Amino acid sequence: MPEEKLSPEKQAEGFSIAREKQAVALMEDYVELIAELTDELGEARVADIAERMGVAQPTATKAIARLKREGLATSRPYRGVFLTAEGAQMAKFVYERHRTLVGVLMKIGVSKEAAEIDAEGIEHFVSDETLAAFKKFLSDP
Amino acid sequence: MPEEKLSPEKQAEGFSIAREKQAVALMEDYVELIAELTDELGEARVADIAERMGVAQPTATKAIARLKREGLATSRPYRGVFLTAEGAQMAKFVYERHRTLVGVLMKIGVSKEAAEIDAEGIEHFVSDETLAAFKKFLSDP
DNA sequence: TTCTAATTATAGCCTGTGCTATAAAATATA
DNA sequence: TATATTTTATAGCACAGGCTATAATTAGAA
Repeated sequence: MPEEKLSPEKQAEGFSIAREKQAVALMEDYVELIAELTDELGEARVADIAERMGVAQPTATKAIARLKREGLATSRPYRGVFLTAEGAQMAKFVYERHRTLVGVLMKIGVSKEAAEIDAEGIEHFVSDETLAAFKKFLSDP
Repeated sequence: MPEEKLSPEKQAEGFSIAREKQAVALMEDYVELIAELTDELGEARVADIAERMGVAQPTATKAIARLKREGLATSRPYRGVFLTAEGAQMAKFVYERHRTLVGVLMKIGVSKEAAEIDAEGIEHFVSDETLAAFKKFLSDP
């Protein structure tokens, strides 16, 4: 079964897009996690962020510095981390996309646990078009 | 609709797994591309690899050096690049996973073009369990 | 209040993946 | 064969994201 190939340009574009998305993926994860912790515990502390991300504390601190640089979060030294309006909006979007993706995977027959883990990696590469198709697929009988 | 959360440990594990997979993702892309070029053109040249990956030529050279270090490819200076048995096996697996994923996306209603582009980013994060579910979903009426 | 424990920040390192500029080798052409 | 062109390699830089070790600050206990 011969597959039609994409043009070299389209192919390179695909790789480029994937690389760009990789760059924002971590920021999305942190933002979502900060929203989650704020929700659960009332505040997002660096130590908790590091623990849930599975990284060392300085790694989390550095990531938070980047979030601040990019206007997604604020914080004062030795105090908790807070999302800006922009960060909160991103968190909401990311959360919903995550739930949608997990829903799709489970509907296809993937276990909840595997769906959650896979979604963590996959979600950042889902385009608007694909996300729309996922939502439609989920709402179908 | 309250969602059951994963434990902090499971959550951290998910992120860790995603990070690990990210590390092999690029290697998979290069290996698959080398197989593709060998198939189409009879050999895989650095210049073509760089063009199709959408990166500068030294970037491709460096990636190839890493493939060699990891036993996935071989090459002699100023000559083409060849996959080892291990590399060829990886290429086959990656190619089939890619086709499966594109098939699933299209079956769900995503256009071929978007499916190809999204798959480029998504495919590296599909676990064995999810891949099996995808195959089953594809073979269903 | 003072001292100890927990938390956060900082310094400095490594690796990976990009890049540009330039050198070296192979190929093609005069 | 000699020279020009193309291709590949190398050098060196930047940035992101890991890490450990250590300093600084805050919070809790004596």
